[in-house]
Amino acid sequence: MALASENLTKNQKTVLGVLENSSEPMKAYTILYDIQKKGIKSPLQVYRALDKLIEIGKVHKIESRNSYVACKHEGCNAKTSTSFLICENCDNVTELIGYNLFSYFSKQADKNNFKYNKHCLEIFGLCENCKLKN
Amino acid sequence: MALASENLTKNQKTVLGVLENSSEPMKAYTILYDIQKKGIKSPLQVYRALDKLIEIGKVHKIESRNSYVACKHEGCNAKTSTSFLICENCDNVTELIGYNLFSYFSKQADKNNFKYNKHCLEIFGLCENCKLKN
DNA sequence: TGATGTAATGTTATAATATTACATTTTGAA
DNA sequence: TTCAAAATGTAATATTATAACATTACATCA
Repeated sequence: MALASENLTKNQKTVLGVLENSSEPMKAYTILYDIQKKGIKSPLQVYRALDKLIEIGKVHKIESRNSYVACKHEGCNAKTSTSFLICENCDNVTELIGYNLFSYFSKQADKNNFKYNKHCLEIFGLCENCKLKN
Repeated sequence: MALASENLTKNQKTVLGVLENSSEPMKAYTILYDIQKKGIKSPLQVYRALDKLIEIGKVHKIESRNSYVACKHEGCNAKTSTSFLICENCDNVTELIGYNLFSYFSKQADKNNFKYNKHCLEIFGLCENCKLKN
């Protein structure tokens, strides 16, 4: 089986490329403006590419900001669940990985007789750099 | 000092009332349609009321759904941070409370040299009722 | 070859969510 | 009472996302 990223279509590669070159999360319409010269003209083309990239785990959505980031982890398993540290000062985003979050949330859910399936977690504060400056 | 809810204005009380009577989170425009007979005519009136209600902790926003819920906890301290269990079957929402989440997330952030300030957590799965049915 | 199915694409229009700008009114504290 | 702050009303617009439908690309296999 080939890597999912090898099967990407032109539009998907273009959108992923823009996100990978960005140091911050990007909004769908910002992506669109950035790549109009590459033949992508409509929002839908961007959203469709994003949908697919999210589905295969190459991109994650940051719900509280309606923004999208490329995943830096090889073979990231966060296809459905995501956990981020988001700097309120510089908008830098770090993805939390690890199964401990999964098991912790499962336990929290159990206490409420709730069956855990997936989650999204967004933690806001100051990243290392901005902590020093402030 | 009076309870914050005693100081609510007419619009704020109207919006809060609709949310408190709903068994599910509501979207801003759904709220608007529901209360147009009560003299609220424009989206902005709803959004302003929501902003205030969120500020004082009587309402929380569910980021992943662009929806709003009335808080059921007397004197809820979740003015900034929120944690929810969201049923994917019936859309029922339960708020997680307790300081343990705060301390857990602070620790997770510390590991990444990140200064925790607040968070939003949304856990998806099946509520007790829907677990039994499925 | 060419018929067929499926996924992706292109394009236009529109839906859904949220904010800006500005004029006016209400409220409450000095 | 007066003044400033907060809340309101209204229209317009910005931002985010999807619906609808026609077309194209490409693999499969009879």
